[in-house]
Order: sequence, then structure tokens, then C-alpha cells
Amino acid sequence: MVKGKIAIRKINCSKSRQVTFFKRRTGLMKKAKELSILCDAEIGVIIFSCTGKLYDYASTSMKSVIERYNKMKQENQQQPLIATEIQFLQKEAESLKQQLKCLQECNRRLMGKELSKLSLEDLKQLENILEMGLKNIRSRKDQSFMEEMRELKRKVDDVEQENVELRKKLRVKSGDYIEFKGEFSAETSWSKEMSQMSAQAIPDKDDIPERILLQLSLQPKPYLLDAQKIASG
Amino acid sequence: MVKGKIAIRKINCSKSRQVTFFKRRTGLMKKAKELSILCDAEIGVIIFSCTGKLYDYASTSMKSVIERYNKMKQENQQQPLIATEIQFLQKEAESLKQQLKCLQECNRRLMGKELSKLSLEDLKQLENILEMGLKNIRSRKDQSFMEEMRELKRKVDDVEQENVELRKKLRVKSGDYIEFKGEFSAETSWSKEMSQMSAQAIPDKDDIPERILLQLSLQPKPYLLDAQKIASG
DNA sequence: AACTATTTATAAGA
DNA sequence: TTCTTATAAATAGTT
Repeated sequence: MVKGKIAIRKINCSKSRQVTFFKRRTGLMKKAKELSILCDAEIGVIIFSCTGKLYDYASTSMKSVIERYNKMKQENQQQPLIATEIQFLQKEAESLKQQLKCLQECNRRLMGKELSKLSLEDLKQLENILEMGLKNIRSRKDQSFMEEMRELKRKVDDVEQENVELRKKLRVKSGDYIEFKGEFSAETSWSKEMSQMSAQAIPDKDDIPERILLQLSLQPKPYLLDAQKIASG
Repeated sequence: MVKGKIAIRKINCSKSRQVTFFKRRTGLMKKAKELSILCDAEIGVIIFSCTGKLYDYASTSMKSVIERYNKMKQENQQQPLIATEIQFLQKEAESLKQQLKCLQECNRRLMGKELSKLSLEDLKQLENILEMGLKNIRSRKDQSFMEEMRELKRKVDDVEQENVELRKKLRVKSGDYIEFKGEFSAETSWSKEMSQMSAQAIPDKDDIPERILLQLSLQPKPYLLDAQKIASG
């Protein structure tokens, strides 16, 4: 091949490929700039070298060029390419909101609110569900209570045992008789707990302590912001 | 100026601008293609003529080039340009799913399920909530029941009144005495309803009829499809 | 990076 | 748009 002419195929020699890349890249950018000026065109050129480095030129700004490009492609084709995913996500969010609404309604009814739309039959079923739920909860509560009692009783036994040991030691050391003023009884402790529970079993006030149930982060969030605004802003 | 050389400024003559645009555009595209082949570079060129027509070249695909460009710019700068909306929607969906999960848990607890994680204090509060809810529901049920009763009683009165009229007419026409074999009493009807209700008040089976509560469309939907796949597919 | 022999691009005219 | 041609510009290989 004569000097000055090469075949258009990948240059194997890394060194001369790099040199050629520099020369031609510079030339391409110059040509692009000239074209944009001479013919009043909006031009964007993006080049990634084989090593991954980015070189770019835009007569206006690359953002403007790419946006104009996407907009034009959308108009020509049937489907906005990027919008597909957005549409999908929007539908998902809508569906989730719907589910949330249903569950919230359901929840309120389980707490005895918003009953006006329910028929007599519905109310009966709701009552049954709550009665069964209450049965479970009371059973679980009793179980929980028994566990606490066992734990307390164990502690009491431990302490009493310790006292016996201490008394023994004192008698051995001083020969004195030590009298106890109070009696520490597990029975007394349990009864107290019992009476507390029954006293607060059915409070009259309407503001239910919903701590357990509603650890939900339901504070309003900017869901309804116009996403289009955000994208174009 | 000698033939074959021009100053780099906007060509005023529309005709020759058009010609130059064609020639140089073709040249630029050719150079871009050659560079991409010779130096194994990924290149994208976007040109809008002054009349707004789009011409583009990409060694791979323009989508790929633009995505790579945005990705690289993202790394350097702080914010992804187009991904903003998608990210926003993804966060929204995630938050909604979280809320849904919380509500579902709350709901199950209100129905007396999944109680193992609750403390004794939690269980007591849950019991209180359900008791108050039940009170409301029963009150509403009674109200609903009373309304139905009133309605029935009104109907009975109407029918009895009609019977009286009919008997009168018959006596006037034929002079016969007509005896009734049955007695239609509103009391009897109510009692029947009552006994039905108490009979089914606390069913033993575990599959609660959740019709009222769970009219929720909770069938699995393709939320977890990889959105990237959709976008690029 | 600079030089130079060539190729390539392109302005003007048709 | 396309062809021709004279000339400018780009660039491959070398220094």
C-alpha cells in the first residue's frame, strides 16, 4: 500500500492506533464545529475511545441535543422508549395505592369504625371475626402472663433462698436473731398485676392507643408531584 | 478569496448553505464511521439541520451511546438527568410496599393472628382496641337490626290492615264469617332472627369468612419484573 | 510534536 | 441532489 492511504479496518498496532485516534478525533471535532457554524446546525458528537475515555462536542449543549433527539424519536416512533418504564412504575404505584386504600378501610372496620356501609350480615361476620381474634389474643395474653409469673416466681425463690443463706451466715457469725419486718410474697405481686389489668380492660375514651398497630409511616409524602415537571426541570 | 476556500461563518445564501450542509454532513458521518472502525471507538453523532431535520450516526446504537454518556456524566456530576423520575417512582413504590406490609401485619394482628412478637402490654392494648371495636360493631348491628324490625313491623301492619279491609268487604258481600288458620306475628319473626344470630355468633372453624374485609385485589402482579429489561427490550 | 507525500474533502460551477 | 474539477484540508508514515 502506498504511503498516505490505509484500509479502513481496526489498527492493530496500539501505538499508531492511539496516534490516529488523536488526529482523526481532532479532525472530526473540527469538522463538526465548522459544519454547525457554516450551516447553522445543532450538532452533538460523543466519542468513547477504546480505553473508555469520553470526548464530546456539542454546538449548543449535549443536554439540549440529547433531549431534542429523544423528543424527535418519540414523535416518529409509536412508543416513547424511556416512558415505558415510567408508565410501568406509575401503574404499579397506582395499584399499590389502591391496595393500601382497601387495607386501610378494612383496618378501620376491624377497629369498629366506618361501619355505615355494612349490611347486617356483614356486621355479624365482622363481629365473629373480632370475637375469634379476641379469643386468640386473650389466650396469647394469658400465656404471656403465665410466663411472666413463672419468671417472677423464680426470682422470688432465688431471693428467698439467698435470704436463708444470709440468715444462716449471720446466726453463725454473731449468734443474734434477726427479725424480718416485711414479707415478700409472689402471690401478692400477681394479684396486684391482675387488678391493674382488669381495671384498664375497657377504657371509655375514644382515642385508642394505636401504638402497637400503627407503627406505619403514613405521613404524607410528595407522591402527587407532577413527575413530568421534575423530569423536564 | 481563492476558489476552494471559505471563511468559517454562517453561509448566507440559503441554496449554497444547503449544498454545503449535504456535502459536509456526508463527510462528517464518513469520518465518524472511519474513526470508530480504525480506532475501535464507540461514536455517536447527532445533527439537526437549520430546518430542524435530524441526521444521526452511531457506531453501536444511539441509545447505547447516550446511556453510556449519561452514566459517565452521572459519575462525575451529582445527579442523573433522565433517571430522576424513574428513581422517584421506584422510591415511591418501595415506600408503598412497605406501608402495605405494615398494614397487612396490623390487620392480621387485629384478627388475632401473628401475635408471637407482641409483649404483654401490646396484647392488652390490642385487646382493648378490639373490645371497643366490638362495642361499636354491636351497637351498629343492633341499630341495623332495629331498622329491619321496624320495616318488618310496618309491613305486618300494612298486611293486617289489608286483611281487615278484605274481611270487611267479604262480610258485606256474602255475609260469611271467615276464620284464619295461622297468625302472622312480628314477634315470632324477630325471635327467629334472634336465635339464628346467637346460634352462629361464635363459629368454631378457623377459616374466617373474610368477604367483607378482604375485597382487596391482592393477586400477584408483575411488580418484580426487571424494569431495565423492559426498557431495553 | 513536526514534516511531508499523498489522499481526501469540498467549493464552485454545471 | 449529483457530477466535475480545482484547490484546500486531512492525515499516514516518517523524523
